[in-house]
Amino acid sequence: MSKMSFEDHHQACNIGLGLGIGGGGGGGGQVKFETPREKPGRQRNNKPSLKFDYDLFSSSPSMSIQATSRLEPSLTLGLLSSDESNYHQVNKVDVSKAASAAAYDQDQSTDEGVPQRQASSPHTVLSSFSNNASVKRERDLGCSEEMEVENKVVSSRVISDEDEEGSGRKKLRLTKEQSALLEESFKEHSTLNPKQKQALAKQLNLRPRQVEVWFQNRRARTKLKQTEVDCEYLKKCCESLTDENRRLHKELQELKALKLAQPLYMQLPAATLTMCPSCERIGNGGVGDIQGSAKNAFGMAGKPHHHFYSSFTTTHSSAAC
DNA sequence: GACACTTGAGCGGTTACCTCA
DNA sequence: AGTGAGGTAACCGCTCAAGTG
Repeated sequence: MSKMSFEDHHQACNIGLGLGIGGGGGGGGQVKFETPREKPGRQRNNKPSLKFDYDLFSSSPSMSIQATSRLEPSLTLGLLSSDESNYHQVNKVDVSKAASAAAYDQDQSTDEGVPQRQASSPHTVLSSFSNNASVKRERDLGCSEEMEVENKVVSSRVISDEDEEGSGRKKLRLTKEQSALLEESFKEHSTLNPKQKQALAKQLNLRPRQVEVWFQNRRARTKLKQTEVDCEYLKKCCESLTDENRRLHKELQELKALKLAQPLYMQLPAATLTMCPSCERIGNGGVGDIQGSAKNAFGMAGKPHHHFYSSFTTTHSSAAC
């Protein structure tokens, strides 16, 4: 993730902060769909851009931040390759896994549009496991057959994962090569369509579910980091504006005090006044100009030092301008 | 060995779409 | 043809726990 400098942020601070919110329905983010509709009815609708309007500072100076999605992952959905449908068989009679497999089986049937259930499998017993969690759980656990085939040739990573069935689950650690490839892929697109997922999984000798989980985690952690960066930046913005606000308040107080002191000022001998060399108002216009200058000074919140104020407080009029 | 951090994975919730009665 | 319910898929956030330095 690229870090913006404070200056860069400042440029963007007027204020188009992207919080990098992306994603689908669940988390409240937004997903942009860009792929051809390979499978009608599976893609999700474009939703309107999610915008956050922050009114960070209720007191002046106020600041409204409209954050539009900087991170707009695209979700592309397509037909599953036939490979994935091979995950439906469950060879081991492990209740949770079988249940999961059953769910996964349903999953695949749906995806392929062709029923592929194995009536004799333990799934039938557990067919009531139809809730999302079960379905999901099983996409990762119930795909032993293909993996077993693959494992004959492949990475020990997957093998070790499968080996854990029965005993406690051992955590998979991706190899550097696998991580690198996933990273590379993530840079290209932060979401995968089923085909991409399948291809990547095959290339990495991982299960599609593992690739999917990796991408999910990656998106979440990217978003988290971006949020941290944005928070840090907003904090700096806030501090900066608070300082500015404090400074302006102080200046205002001083100007008010001066305004109260104006009668006294008016009694001062002209010799004590100084003239602004750039506009020469006092010199040319006399008292009237002085008043005009004073009025100008008090009227301009942004440039309070001009003419009157500065010349009153210092004998070096040139420094005032 | 204790500890903090990283990271793969599980779970529950949300949303959109599809099918069917 | 329109509609609501149920199912499914994909995503997210939160969380846990194994692995690592």
